[in-house]
Amino acid sequence: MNGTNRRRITSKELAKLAGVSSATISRAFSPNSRIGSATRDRILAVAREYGYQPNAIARSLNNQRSRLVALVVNAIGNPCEAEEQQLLIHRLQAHQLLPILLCCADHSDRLQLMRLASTYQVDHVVIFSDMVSMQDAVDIFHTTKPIIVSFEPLENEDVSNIRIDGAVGAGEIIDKIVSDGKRRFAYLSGTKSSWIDKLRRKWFADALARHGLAFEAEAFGDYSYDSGFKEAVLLLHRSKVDAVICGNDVMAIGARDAARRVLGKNTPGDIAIVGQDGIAMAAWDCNDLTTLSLDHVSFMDAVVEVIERHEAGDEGPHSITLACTPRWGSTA
Amino acid sequence: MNGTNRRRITSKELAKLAGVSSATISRAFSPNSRIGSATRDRILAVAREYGYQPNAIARSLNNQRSRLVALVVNAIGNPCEAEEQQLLIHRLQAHQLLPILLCCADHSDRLQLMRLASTYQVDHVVIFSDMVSMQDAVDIFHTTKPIIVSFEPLENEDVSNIRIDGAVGAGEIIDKIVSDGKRRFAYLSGTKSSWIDKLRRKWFADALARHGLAFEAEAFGDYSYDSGFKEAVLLLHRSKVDAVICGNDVMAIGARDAARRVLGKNTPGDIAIVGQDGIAMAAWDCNDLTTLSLDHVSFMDAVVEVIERHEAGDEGPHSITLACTPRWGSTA
DNA sequence: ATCGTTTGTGTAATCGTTTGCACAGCGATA
DNA sequence: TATCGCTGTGCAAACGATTACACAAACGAT
Repeated sequence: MNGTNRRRITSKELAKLAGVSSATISRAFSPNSRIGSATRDRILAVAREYGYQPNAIARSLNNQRSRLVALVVNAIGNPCEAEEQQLLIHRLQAHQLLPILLCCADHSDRLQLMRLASTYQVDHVVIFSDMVSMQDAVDIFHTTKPIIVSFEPLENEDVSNIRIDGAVGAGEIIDKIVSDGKRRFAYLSGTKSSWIDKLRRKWFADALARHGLAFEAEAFGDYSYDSGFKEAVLLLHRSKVDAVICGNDVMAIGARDAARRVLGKNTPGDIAIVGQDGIAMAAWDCNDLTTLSLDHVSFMDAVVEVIERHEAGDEGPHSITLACTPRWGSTA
Repeated sequence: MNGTNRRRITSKELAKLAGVSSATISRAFSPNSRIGSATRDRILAVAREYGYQPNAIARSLNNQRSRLVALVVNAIGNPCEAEEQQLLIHRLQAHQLLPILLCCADHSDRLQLMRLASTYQVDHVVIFSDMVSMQDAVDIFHTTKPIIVSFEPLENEDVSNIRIDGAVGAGEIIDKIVSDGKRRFAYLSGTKSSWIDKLRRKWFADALARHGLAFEAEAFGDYSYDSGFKEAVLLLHRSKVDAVICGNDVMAIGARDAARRVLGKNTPGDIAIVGQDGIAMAAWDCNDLTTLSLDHVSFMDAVVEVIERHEAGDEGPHSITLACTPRWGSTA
């Protein structure tokens, strides 16, 4: 009530005020506990009056459950991750779970940070970052089975994971581009070190192989627009490719801009450009990107489904596979 | 060490293993405590062997400091907020503070969520959302002085805030557009209910007034690309404006696309379009937006500066004002 | 040899909840 | 009336750390 009150009132103090014991206070706030409904109502009224709320830290210590979830991501800056995170956070909130966001560019910082979060006894861990090795994750959160978002079957069988498979969708996209007459393909990677990126590349490489083709040129960026732009300029200057598959949508937009602005080439006529992720921006009129898209809603539904099962005590491990589908735009 | 170990070891157990008391274990992990360096080294070695880390929940309960920070935002989906959040989270991590992200579309959910976070005894609260009334914030986090990001001097003098002022920058932009010969202005609002949006509009309205002009048309969106596109179509059909000031950059891009695609009008010749925020995307070649831009780095530096002072025990209130500056693109 | 100071360690209280156990009251059943 | 079961409440022990206090040992100075 009184906003200038500095200290928070405790259950013991409230107990005195309500003329009951602190145990009864606790029961008034626990849904299925043996307590007279008159007592409960009275306690809740007094609690409201004095602004009492049970201390979640103390409760967590007692319960051995913090209702905190650690989310390990590379960067919120990437619109794909931002869209997914927002969906996930909303869903977590519906379960009264609070997200702690760990986002980090540097690798050793990331491990440090994961260790820090693990001291908060998080109930769940979701790892979106392909920069974290599964062994590190399991070691650091050794009391919490992590949920890994991966792109291939995991070697460690004891970890729940969401697997994303774009092989079929990539095939459809390659088929279309080849049937449009393109033959000379390049792959513009998101990063050099990420195994996710290697796998994404493989989906397309395999599809090309079925047409007797292979990537003629390669380049490495960092998933950013600027790197997409810059690497595309270099790439298109040094080799005469007529189709570029990019590691994500943002880089694809950069590459498209580079082709148009620096090389004077238009899509899809002069050159085909393909993204990956299916971010909202890809569908904007100014972009209208052809991209290998993942449905973020079902993706996050899957993550939450695994969390729900873990909450219910069934630690699995659970594994869910999702397929990517093409979004057809005017760039390929 | 052993990744399959289910339960976490406690300081008391480690004490037994190391042949000391649990108090000594605690001291081994506290930087400035009286402990023999030989003992500390031995304890740290044993701790590493058994994978012991002090339990942050228990420590928080004892310390009365959780090292958690609640960030209240509207939506991560907005690239502006995403860029800012990422900067802020990185800086928090350097201070060993962990962010809890509260993001919510619905208003009552938001209050509910803020109440939930407050039970975790967060050490700091940063409110980015213009949908939260300051009184609600102060009431809910009554033991933690919140930091409010605002666009005008606060009526409640007891709250630290970061104030953002774009009056001068908006004036420069209007001057330029008027000197280019435009006279008929529209304002495309981000939301109907937000006081931030009203203030942003006022910066431009005041600047127009100095030229003896006023907004001829208004429309309301929801800060999204789609709403920018749709409202711009309606707006441009019903009135003959030659300049549109938008509530944020994303809507401006939508409006630009609408003008170009549906109305066949080009920027800046046929129509001037201006955004607000200064997100990275505004500078992309395909957008090259003229926008009233806020330097996100100094913005987040300011937030962290206030947090640092609060950490140091000086609860202020502190107030920092930042100015917006134009980014000149090819849309106005 | 004595005193004072410093250093290192243990004991026990504390932080604010939750929950198993005990028990009192009370209505129903035999 | 004695017994049983059920309900509502209090007592006290966790949960896992931190820290004020006490004290013993070590050391230097007199």
